[in-house]
Amino acid sequence: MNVTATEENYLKAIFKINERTNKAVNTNSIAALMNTSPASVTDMLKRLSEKKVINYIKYKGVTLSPEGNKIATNLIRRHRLWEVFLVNKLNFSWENVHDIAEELEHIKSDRLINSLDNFLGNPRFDPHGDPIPNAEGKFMLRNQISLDQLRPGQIGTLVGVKEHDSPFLTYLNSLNIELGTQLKVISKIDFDHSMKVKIDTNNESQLSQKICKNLLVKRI
Amino acid sequence: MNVTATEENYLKAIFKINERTNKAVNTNSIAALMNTSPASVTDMLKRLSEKKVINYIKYKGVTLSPEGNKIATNLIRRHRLWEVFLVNKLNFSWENVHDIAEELEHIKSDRLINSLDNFLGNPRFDPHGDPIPNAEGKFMLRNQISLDQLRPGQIGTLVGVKEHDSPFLTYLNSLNIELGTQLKVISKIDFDHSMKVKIDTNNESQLSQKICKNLLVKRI
DNA sequence: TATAATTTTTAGGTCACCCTAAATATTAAT
DNA sequence: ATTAATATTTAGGGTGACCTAAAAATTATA
Repeated sequence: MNVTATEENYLKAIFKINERTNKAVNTNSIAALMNTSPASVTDMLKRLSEKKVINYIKYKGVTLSPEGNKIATNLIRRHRLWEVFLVNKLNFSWENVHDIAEELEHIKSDRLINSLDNFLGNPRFDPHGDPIPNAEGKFMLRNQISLDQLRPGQIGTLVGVKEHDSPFLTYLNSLNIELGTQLKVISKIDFDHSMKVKIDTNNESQLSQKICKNLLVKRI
Repeated sequence: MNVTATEENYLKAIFKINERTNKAVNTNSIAALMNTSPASVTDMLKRLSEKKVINYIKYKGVTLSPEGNKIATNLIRRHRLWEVFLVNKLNFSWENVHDIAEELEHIKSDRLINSLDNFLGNPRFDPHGDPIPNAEGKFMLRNQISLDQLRPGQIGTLVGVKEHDSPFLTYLNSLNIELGTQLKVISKIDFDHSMKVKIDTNNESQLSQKICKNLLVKRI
């Protein structure tokens, strides 16, 4: 099925919201995520429905059809591979790659993307730790928990971040926290649920609950 | 000035036609090059004129304004750098890069393109031998002549091709002719202006005048 | 120089993608 | 179970980028 770049973006939005909520995606949430009006979303849902890439019931929300799911995962694959390219080959920092990848992802050439994948050494995760689906759309799973679930004394290595917000990532840079960084919980403050955390073998920092909830770690 | 991808393509077309003819570009030639109708071209010329990226006088043809020229050369720079990337890094062959570069060229990030340029080692020419303008839009010139201007006994190295047509490039592949290949004119046939040419130190081939006119060589 | 041929523009329409305002359906609350 | 609040859709409109057909301007030719 031939979809435009805009349509692809809608499919991606539906995929991402569904990933979080695991239920039929409603109009307003798409509008909010895409910074557009609910009326425009309805408009688009009709078009996507006619192309059979979504299952749409008026007033009842929307899910991706198998075909729509394929388009969305492919788009995510392309996005994340380009992010790897930007960081690993062009020396971009992880907080600066999103917008450019958002444009690059729409170039539709299987040959291009498979060559790129190969050139990058078939990476499994992007610079934010998000899994890169393979050419068949399969995501690699990983047992990860957010840092705030660790108890004092426990140690995790950073394998991902939930939020991809540039200021958040820049803040992590300033704390010397990056993928692979070891985080040891020293203590928890009951009052605000913040944590004192040892970062690698160096300094200790006080991290707010919000920060901790956005740091995905693998327990070691 | 902010221009859309489509507008950029029109500016590029105007640039390329003007490069060949050195005079005001007429509506029909743009329509022909872009596979669109003359009416659509007129439509677009009005828009481009309002954005002050072209000098447009009704019925009299069009030229690029300094600003339009900058946009066009920048687009060409991006196109050619991506072609180098595709060939040198992703192992594409020179006949397969055009269409993908045509999409990649519209990603507008100076940071991206300058990093790419650097990553590629600041190449001066693309895989077809076309010069890559620098960030200021300056093209590197080179004294080159078409193969058909050589006389028997003279030798040239291939530095470019005029035509970028995929079948033409594939034909050159089959003759083992690529950039850098040494071509020695053995003899000329007056009747059809074809030439017998020694390719590197190997075989000799009979090349039609049309082929010879499309091979750009540097005399040695 | 008048007419024919060609080029270009105008007129009027379509489609994708967006908008706001108003109407309708669903869900929550009294 | 009504009513109030919220979510969603419809109605009507705008813009960019295209189209065809017809009109007008330019250029070529007799």
